[in-house]
Amino acid sequence: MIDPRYFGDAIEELRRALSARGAAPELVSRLSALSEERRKLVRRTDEMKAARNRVSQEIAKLKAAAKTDPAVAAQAEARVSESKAAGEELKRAEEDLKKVEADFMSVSLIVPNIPHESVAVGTSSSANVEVRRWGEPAKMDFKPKDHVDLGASLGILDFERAGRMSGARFSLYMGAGAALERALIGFMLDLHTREHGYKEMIPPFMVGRDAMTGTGQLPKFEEDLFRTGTADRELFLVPTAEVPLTNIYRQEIIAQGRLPFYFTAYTPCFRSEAGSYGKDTRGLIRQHQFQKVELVKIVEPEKSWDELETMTRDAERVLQLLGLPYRTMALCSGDMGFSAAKTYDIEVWLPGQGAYREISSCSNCTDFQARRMQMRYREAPEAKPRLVHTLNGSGLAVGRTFVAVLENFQNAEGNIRIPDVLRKYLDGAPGFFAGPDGLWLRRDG
RNA sequence: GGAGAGAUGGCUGAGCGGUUGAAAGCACCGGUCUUGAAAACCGGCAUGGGGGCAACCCCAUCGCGAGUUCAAAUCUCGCUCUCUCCGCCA
Repeated sequence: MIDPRYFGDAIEELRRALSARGAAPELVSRLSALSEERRKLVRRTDEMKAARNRVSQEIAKLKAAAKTDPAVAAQAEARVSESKAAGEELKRAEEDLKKVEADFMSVSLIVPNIPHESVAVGTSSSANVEVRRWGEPAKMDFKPKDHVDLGASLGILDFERAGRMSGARFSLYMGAGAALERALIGFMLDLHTREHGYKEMIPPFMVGRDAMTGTGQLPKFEEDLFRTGTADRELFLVPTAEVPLTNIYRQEIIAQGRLPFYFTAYTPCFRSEAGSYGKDTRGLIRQHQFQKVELVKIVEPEKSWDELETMTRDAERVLQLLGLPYRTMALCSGDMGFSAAKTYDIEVWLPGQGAYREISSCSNCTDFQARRMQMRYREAPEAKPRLVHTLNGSGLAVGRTFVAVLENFQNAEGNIRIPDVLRKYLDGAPGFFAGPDGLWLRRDG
């Protein structure tokens, strides 16, 4: 949710900012009208309630007096019927207010966050801005294979059998493939917890509607989620650990001195990928279930822009240590997610596609999610609560990192040179072979 | 799944349907005292919304949602969660 203060003098600024990201402009007018109407109705019902409360007090006094003076009893009865009549009108006004508040809320929840002033205006990824680049794609004197072919020849990926039990966009990692995926997870978690200061969490993989609404997946993007649960209990599979990690302190007032919070978690992620038919149908790139190590920060508002920079660097560090070439893009207004005020995408080089592909997305959501979940903090022991800022980033998408390792470190024979930083996770594991030039994943494994 | 108990402010814990936003204690903040600290004493200490230049005033909130009533923390119903015992289970 955006700050309702924008509905006053800043309404034109709001309209401009939201149109830059393709939000319907009439939403703003609608919201400001509902806000005004709500204010009027609140005033009216509050006045009526104040009057009712006053009369109730009088009745209490009259009834007490009637014990010694029976003549007052009639007076009390008169006030009761008076108040009863006023109650009908109040009831109607309260119903009107309730309806307006519900409308206001439902519109508020589908308005996206306001882009930061540094975000380029644009409608598609072509307007994204490259901010830096690291590493050189390796020169290969053979035609690089993509990870699907490599995975098949190495015997570590099976899409057909996964499809037989679960349908399209599912995968089965086997043997050394499963071990490599797990090694990547361990490496990422160790790096973020030991060197970057994040606290490791294992959150629920299913969450309720409120949590999903808090981070912004609901109500607008329900079709992207897997809904599950039992007959009397609705649950959604998490599309990213951002949801449970960001929701940890929802509806709390965080005590002074406890911020910032840095959280990391490995979770599977589940996405319906509705509307992506025909896109990335081959391989691991776009799956209904994939593995990810997520980074979440909960910070003071003044610090969130610096925190976005360091979080993005934390994610980039994974690629640097693995030796994978990448570039970092600042997304334009039209390419950002719903809750983000600013987003950096990190794109890794994939020789199999001859292209840079997204492997991490790091966003500052400012107070947008915090307002939805009423997550606040105190600057000082007696200070008024303030909304926190929330950030999230992939650190990294594990499946896509797996793809990058296979494709970037393949040789002409289709064997994979394992990055040295993964050795301690894989030395001695079945299917891996140590040579004088390092550890290899070989096809006879 | 069966049987029972409970949910009140940061915590503990009172609360005959009528100034109870809520006693008391702890914690916390400010002050007095002290060389300093502790102790003692004094004062303060919820959140959201609406109004006002302001002092301040009003409304709502005692797990959540309905209901009864002139009036609900207090009565009724539904839901959620927690705890104890039994069963099942990684």
